[in-house]
Amino acid sequence: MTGVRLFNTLTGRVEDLVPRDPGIVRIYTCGPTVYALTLLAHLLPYFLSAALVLHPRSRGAAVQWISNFTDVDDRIITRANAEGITPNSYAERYIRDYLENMDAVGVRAVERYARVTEHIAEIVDMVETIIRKGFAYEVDGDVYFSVQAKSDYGKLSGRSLDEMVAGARVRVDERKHHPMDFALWKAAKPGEPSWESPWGPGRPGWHIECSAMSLHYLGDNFDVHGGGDDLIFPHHENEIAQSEAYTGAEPFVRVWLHNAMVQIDREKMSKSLGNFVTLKEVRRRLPAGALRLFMLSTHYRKPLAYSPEALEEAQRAWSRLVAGKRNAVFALRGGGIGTADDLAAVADATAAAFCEALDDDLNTSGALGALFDLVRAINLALPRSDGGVGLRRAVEVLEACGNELGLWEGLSEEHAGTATTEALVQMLLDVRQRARGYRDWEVSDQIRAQLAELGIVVEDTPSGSRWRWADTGRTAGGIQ
RNA sequence: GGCGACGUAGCCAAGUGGUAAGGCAAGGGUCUGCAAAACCCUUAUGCGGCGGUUCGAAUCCGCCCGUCGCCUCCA
Repeated sequence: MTGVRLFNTLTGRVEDLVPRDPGIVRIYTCGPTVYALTLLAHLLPYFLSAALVLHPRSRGAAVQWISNFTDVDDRIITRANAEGITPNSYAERYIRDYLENMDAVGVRAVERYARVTEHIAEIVDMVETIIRKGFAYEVDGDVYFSVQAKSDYGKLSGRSLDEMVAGARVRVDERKHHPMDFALWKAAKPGEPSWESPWGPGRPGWHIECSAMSLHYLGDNFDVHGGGDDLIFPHHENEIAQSEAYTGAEPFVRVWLHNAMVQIDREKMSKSLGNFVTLKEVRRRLPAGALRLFMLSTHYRKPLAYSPEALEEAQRAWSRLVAGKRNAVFALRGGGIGTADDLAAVADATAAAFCEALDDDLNTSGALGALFDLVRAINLALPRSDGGVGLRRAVEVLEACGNELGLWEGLSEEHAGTATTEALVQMLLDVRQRARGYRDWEVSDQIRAQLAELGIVVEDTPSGSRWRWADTGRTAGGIQ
């Protein structure tokens, strides 16, 4: 038991997450086919999975998180050829873009991004076994999975073969036994990268790589497999069919976790529709923590509407959270006088509410609500706080909960100013303080304004002035 | 056409039987040299519509309307 309940696409119900191996949760998140820049929308399953990894960890459970790059694919080959470079170096470019983006937004818990081209042996072995067990057949160097051989084919997406054939809009390949049969292995065409196999040179079909790699790293019947809900069919449906045919151990995955699509102008944001915003572009517009808040403010099973305005709103909301935390930290440092407060109780209640919300099918918006409640309590308590137990506990809870959702990513506190810089700033603030003592507002305001131009925020409080670097995108730091 | 989601204030959004969290925006007030931050008050007798079940429904059931996704590459 992990305490976490998740909506399982396979059963259509919210269920307790009971790991195969007590004490460790094993998660696989479907990664991208690396043929283009990372989109804002690709972030959602990763933010979601990150919460699913960090939340149980906060309670001491071990979690193993694997993801992947699909680095052989028609589009990669076509585009690489068009540019006159190898598919490998083409894919490498977008893998780098992806990793750089993930690091910048603070997704760091992935243990390994498995690459298809590095797991061909596992894939070939898997295809051989599936054929041997009578679930697949070879035609002219191609290998197809026989959907009719797996009687429960369609159980994830909830459709029957008859329905799918009726609704199909693709022309049928005459060599296939059934129109819905899909390729496990594709014979190489001229000019394509290929690997040796019992069926001649070729490369893996689209779905087999995720099965082979997730089984390789996580074993049969692992716990959670996640991704966008546009992958339910055919990708995940096919993964189940071929994996269970291969292992004979059902279920392939215990819980299927699917997030709804990120939309832009009421349509799914996707590469193929061309209505996308790249992650790189968005990162310039707001700090990573604010981006997290934006993407986690809606429950994952509801579509998330992207717009520049929505991004700005999220950033304003985030600023409130951040300001609350800073206020508390500042008060803690200053240690003003006052009476003991009851903040500790509020903080404990917040921690409990936050935890319960995440346990309940990753209700991130509910969890965020709890944090806002704590911020209000902090602000109310500040004037009378003694900087003692309550405040300390409040900061602790805010730090811990925020970390689970990545809300503190890209905070300017991470900005590495040199000791000299900090001393210079302090010197200016001391001068400014004297000016304020003489009520020389002109000099005082000039110092503050010029520091602001350098990305340094100065705030005057009843207990003195404080300064910090402005929050911006992570790489931009405080100065640009 | 088939399968699956969803529809809560100006906007975003939680809440799945007991009488509407939270955020943003707006207006009013307080604090403040100014700025920032903050606090208080105001903003849904109502949760797409119509019926039904119930002492009681945003929450359960039926029908209808609307939006989106999948059925083709897609996180």
